[in-house]
Amino acid sequence: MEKQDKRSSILAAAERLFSELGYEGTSIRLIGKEADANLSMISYYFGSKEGVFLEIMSERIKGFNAELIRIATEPVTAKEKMLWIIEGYTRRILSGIAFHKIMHRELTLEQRPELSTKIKEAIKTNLRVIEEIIEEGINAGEFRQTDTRMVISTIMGTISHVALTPSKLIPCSVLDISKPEERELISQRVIKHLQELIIMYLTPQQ
Amino acid sequence: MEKQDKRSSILAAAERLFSELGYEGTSIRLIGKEADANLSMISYYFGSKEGVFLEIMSERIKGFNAELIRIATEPVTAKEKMLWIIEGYTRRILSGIAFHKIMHRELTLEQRPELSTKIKEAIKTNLRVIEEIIEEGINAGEFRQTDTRMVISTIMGTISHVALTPSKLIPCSVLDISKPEERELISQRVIKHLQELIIMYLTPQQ
DNA sequence: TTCAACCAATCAAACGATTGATTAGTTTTG
DNA sequence: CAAAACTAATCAATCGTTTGATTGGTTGAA
Repeated sequence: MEKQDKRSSILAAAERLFSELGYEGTSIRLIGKEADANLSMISYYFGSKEGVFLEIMSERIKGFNAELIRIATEPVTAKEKMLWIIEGYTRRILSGIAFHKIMHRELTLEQRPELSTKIKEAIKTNLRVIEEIIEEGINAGEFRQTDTRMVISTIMGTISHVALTPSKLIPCSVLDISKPEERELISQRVIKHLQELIIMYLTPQQ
Repeated sequence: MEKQDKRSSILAAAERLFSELGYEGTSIRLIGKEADANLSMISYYFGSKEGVFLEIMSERIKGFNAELIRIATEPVTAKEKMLWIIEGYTRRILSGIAFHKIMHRELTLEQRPELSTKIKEAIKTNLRVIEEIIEEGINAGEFRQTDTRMVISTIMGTISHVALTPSKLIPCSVLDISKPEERELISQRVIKHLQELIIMYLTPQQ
């Protein structure tokens, strides 16, 4: 048995339960049960219930900004950057829906300040990066003059909406977002729609 | 003092607390305290904590579909119907953000089946209505052939994103969505952006 | 080599606090 | 007076956390 087996199984179980039941809805007893670990292991490894929560978030938040900044500094047109960002953002969120659910809930509730502050700063950075790309495109005459913040809200809102809304309801009549192979189809559909929509909106006619 | 003063103050306090703290995060003691009512008044009027929750939702869900159907049956073009829907939906959600937060959380959590089923059916009806309007526009040659579901996801997602995301982060650099007069400015901004975006996307060039 | 010391990992049990709910009784009102 | 509105006290259950003991393995000195 490899080292820290319990530690990682606690993290795995907690991430699943937090996304399914919410923070308050998930008890450390249930986490321990699902992870097949004694409940005191949670305090042992992570200090507290909130410690588990923080750990899950911190692990994931990191690479998020890195990818965006990589795209932003690439030597291509603003249009190509936007296409790239839409694809990257969609894939990232749709491949980790459980995590996105948790993050979104934490962001709208704002109950654990240490955590929501961390998330907000990460998002703020991302926002600035996309904003600069769009304004770069506007200044280069590549894009029309538009409401930049609202364009970003549309991109993020659309992806988030598909990710968070029960699949039976919204995205595709038959497809189920929880199945990996069908999720790929949904990803492609969201990416195609958003790329068309945003480019058509940002690019001047003719 | 009017009749059922406690009853309505319980409802008001509960709606606020549920939206701020979530369902599990809100205790019936806190509801009673904020409503200046004994905690047993909650069981007295609503049977249980979940009863309060159900009552809050049922009160609001009703008029939602009615407005949509009224718009759908109006004798105007599909384009005008879409403009109308965007304005109506935006105003409705942004003027009741607390309620929208609760509904959204309940929809993504899906823990109280009686409630989430009710919400899902209401949304499903709304979806069908909008879908039919868009397809009506497509068949009339008024709109391009597009991914209808994704267009709807963009409309709902954008509005929801502005409503749910902490105002310091997303919509407008200075404006705060919690202040009524500034909320009107945000509403107008969202409506203008979405109407331009959707019509430009749906309407064939030239 | 052997035995004591030490280690992180794990466990059952229990802590006090808080949860949603109920009771039995009191006040208010028509 | 009787029904409705309201209250204080209390219920069992569950919450997050802490405790003290036990395990198996590694280390260090005799």
